[in-house]
Amino acid sequence: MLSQSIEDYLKVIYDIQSTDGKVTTTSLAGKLGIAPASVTGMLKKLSAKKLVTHKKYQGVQLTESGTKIALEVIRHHRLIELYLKEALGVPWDRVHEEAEKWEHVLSEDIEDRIDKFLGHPTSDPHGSPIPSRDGKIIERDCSCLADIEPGHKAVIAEVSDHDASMLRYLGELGFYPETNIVIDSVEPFNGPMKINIKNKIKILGREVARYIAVTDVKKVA
Amino acid sequence: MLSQSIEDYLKVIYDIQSTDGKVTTTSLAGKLGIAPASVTGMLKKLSAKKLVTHKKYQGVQLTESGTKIALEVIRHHRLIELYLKEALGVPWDRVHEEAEKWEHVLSEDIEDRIDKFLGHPTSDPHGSPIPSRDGKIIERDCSCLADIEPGHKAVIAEVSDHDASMLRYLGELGFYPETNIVIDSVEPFNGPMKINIKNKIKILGREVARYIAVTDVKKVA
DNA sequence: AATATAATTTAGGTATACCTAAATATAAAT
DNA sequence: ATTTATATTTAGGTATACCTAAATTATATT
Repeated sequence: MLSQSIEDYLKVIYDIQSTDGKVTTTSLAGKLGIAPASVTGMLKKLSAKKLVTHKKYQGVQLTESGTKIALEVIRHHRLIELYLKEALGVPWDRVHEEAEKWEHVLSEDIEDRIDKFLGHPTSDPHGSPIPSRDGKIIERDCSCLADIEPGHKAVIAEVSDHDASMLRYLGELGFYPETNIVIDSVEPFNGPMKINIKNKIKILGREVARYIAVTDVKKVA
Repeated sequence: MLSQSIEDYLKVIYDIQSTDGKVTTTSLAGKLGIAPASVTGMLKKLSAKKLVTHKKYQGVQLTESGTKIALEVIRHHRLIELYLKEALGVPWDRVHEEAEKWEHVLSEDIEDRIDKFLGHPTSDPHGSPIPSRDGKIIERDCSCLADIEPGHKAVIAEVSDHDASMLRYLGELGFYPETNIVIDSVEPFNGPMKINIKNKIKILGREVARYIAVTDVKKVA
């Protein structure tokens, strides 16, 4: 059995790896809220367990077995998030925090039961894909909402869960995954966007738009 | 925040206190699967935190605040056991093991949602009472099934969850809480009992019967 | 009451996972 | 190419929660 700490490291390494590409000691330390020196120590341990490859001063990469475990933890996390929302009505801005704890205590048996209850779902409440039991994950290629130009429509794919209050805010505005939107206008100098959701115009700051990923971007007819 | 270990100690201290009365270092060590010397160390810590009173060589007792926390952990444990059974169909011989892990990661919010989902239940799948949110627990006074004499009827109150395989066995025989039974005969020399459950005669060893508590014992008319 | 047995505590040690401060290596700026 | 700044690692230290072996206290037996 791997410790909760190790599971957390692997999860975050996977996350950074698939976002920024390179995983550095500092980026890990930042996301985990741990001192860089402590991260170095843990990377040695992960390396000794063949979960990552680590050359001094050169960052880390997940090995095959490290990836497998990372995806298991991510699967747990996202299944739990969706389960809490669907089965217990927990609002989407609180599921992440709970899942952070639950992901480490979920047995395979309960995982399967939750998966079945939810009808073998493929994405969590924020639109992030749920890896399959055998460690396959479908990463859609998305665009950043902040970069979409006026006169285009799109579908919200994913909303970052890094800030609960931002999720609450976006929920109030109706920015949920799978929602159709039209970008009406975009103000210059990193200014706000006018976005049409269900025939209502919403004003969204560009900073916030950075945390929303969209797909199916097309010019409006 | 208290550690998982501390929560486990308090829970087990409560359990022994309400069963055997006196809580000794050895009894704790036994139930927790920890060396007695280690228990001594932890008891010092619990004492420093005013969760127990501990005089050297004299065992421990929960303080008021220790009792409060113990009951919270027990409430978590038992709510989760029942939830796993009701919501996810987990068989009663497996819920204990899962709850041992989950009880430490349950937030007040989720606790309340589960409690509501279950309709504010008062006992878990094994018949143990669930403490209320404000720390009240109704301990019924039960008799041990092994001590009931022939010609008496009774109602199963509680079945010990200490051994999963025993629970599975008792489940197959139909020994669930709230079930009406009649003791038809009892063999001498610690011999087996003939018990009538739903008009079927079951033979139950006296050793196993020690782990079943009953209420409403009455002479059969 | 003295002795043997059992329970408990003390002493010293381990693994995990973190910390700060200092040293060293890499990358960026001049 | 040298200096400066940043990133990373090493060194030494802390808290938690466990361990074994030895010492001590309490309890039971004779």
